[in-house]
Amino acid sequence: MTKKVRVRFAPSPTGPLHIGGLRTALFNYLFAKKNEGDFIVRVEDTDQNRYVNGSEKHIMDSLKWCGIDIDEGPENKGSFGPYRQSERKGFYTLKIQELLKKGHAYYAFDKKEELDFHRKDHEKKGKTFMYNAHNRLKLNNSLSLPIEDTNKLLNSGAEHVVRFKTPVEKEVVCRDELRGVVRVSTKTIDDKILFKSDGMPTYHFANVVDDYQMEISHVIRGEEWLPSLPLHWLLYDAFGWEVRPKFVHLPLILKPEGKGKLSKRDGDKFGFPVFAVQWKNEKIIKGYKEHGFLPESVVNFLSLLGWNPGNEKEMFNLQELIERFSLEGLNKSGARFDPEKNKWFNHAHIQKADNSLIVEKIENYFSKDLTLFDKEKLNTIAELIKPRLNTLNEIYSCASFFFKNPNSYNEKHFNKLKKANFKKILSGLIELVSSTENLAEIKPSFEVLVKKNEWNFGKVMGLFRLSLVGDLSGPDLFQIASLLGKETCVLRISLLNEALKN
RNA sequence: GGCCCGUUCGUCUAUCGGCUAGGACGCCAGGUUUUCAUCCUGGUAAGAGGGGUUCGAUUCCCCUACGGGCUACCA
Repeated sequence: MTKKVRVRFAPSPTGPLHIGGLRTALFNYLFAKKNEGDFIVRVEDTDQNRYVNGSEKHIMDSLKWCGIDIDEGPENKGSFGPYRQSERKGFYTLKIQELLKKGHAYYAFDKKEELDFHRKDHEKKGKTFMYNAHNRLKLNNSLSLPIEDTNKLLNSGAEHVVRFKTPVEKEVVCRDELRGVVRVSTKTIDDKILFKSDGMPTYHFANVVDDYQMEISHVIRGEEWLPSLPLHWLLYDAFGWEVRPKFVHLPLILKPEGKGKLSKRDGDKFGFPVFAVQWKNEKIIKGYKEHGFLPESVVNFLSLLGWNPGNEKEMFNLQELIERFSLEGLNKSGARFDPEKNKWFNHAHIQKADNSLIVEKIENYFSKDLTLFDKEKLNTIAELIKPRLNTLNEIYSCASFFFKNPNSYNEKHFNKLKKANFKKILSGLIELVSSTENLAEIKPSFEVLVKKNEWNFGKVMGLFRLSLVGDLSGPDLFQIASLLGKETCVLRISLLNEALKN
């Protein structure tokens, strides 16, 4: 029998969740659901200095918006809780004692300034200072001090940390499921702090202890953790735990242009969202939701950043992604975030979405101006503007002329048409519209009118369109006219006539 | 600087030693349309460089270059 798949998403509540983290959560979720396993959220709030209020909520809201359901987490109780590390201090204290007793960890009393001095001093000489086997006996810790001194310091409440006693000159052979075996000499690993002086564990320690206790089967996390994999591997050894989770380090999401990985600040800078939902702090930063993206398009786009289904299909909803997902399809190299393709995915998903989604938005935007429109007409409008939408937010500008008379005319076209024989054409149009019973079938008589007067078809259409829409773009003009109705059309043509006179 | 990871069109990617290197976004051209957009058709464009291994390397190995990550009492 194989062990049940249990994966965890372990965000640190130090700010909003950006798409890098969201994508990590998504892959964990897809993997869990594909394998009928559990998706766990564990909040890694061990850094009290960087803790940001509202961050945990933003993380949860973001996951929820994307449709990522949590099996176990702070608000979804499971039998491995608590799911906030700040509430798990008891476990860590117990476990660090175990390591201390086994001789795999030791107390260190060095002041931060002293270590900084060593680091700077080494740097000056072109060397790198490491708190490791080579140096630890020269420093201030329970390995270098006599036992009585250590006890005295401890009893007097002297500030201290607990460090990992990295094995001397050993090759750590660890394994990443994507990259295979990774070999690192312990000579390059320093004695990492496991317990901070404020009594909280560091990431490395809490993470390993929790993953073990929560029976995590696969650790799927960002590539930035790959360098600390050997340390985590060694920690399992130190505890004598033979079963470790499988480790998968996801390639990073890179900035659209320039260097480095995508960061939380990039959203503002480039004019595209990097959060699922808006983040409210001193100022409000909009997310995909507020920019008018569909969650399924964001999920779809994100899923294809660093993963592929193995065929040429690109459009997926969450359920299809779950069915398709596999670790085999994961990529090893970083993926650059492309806002253009992101937009295209949203356009494509809007085309697949139900019209009611658009109708609902229209009803919200134009609630005061809806009197002339029934459900059927609204549905037609939705149908007409749908292909033009890249985001839901564009619904307003795409649909507004159905409900409001143009308050301005496109200047360029307006000036051009001013030179045309507009007076005659416009009065002809008014006459035609007024005398037509069914505007939807006005086209033939329209063509007759143009031919009879030897007008330029395009120019007449331009005037007609400018009067109804205010611009020379938009859906089929006769359909617009038909939806607006005789009265509104006549009114708008007259309005343009007035405007052109001045 | 040290350590680790990576490298196919501008971008996301397919290829598990047989390649005329495929798809998507973008861009360009044509078509449909009363306009713009959509849509359709076509085009553009790539295996970093150098060594091996092999009948044959984009694919396997090594070196170099480049890119990325880590190098905190942050995660």
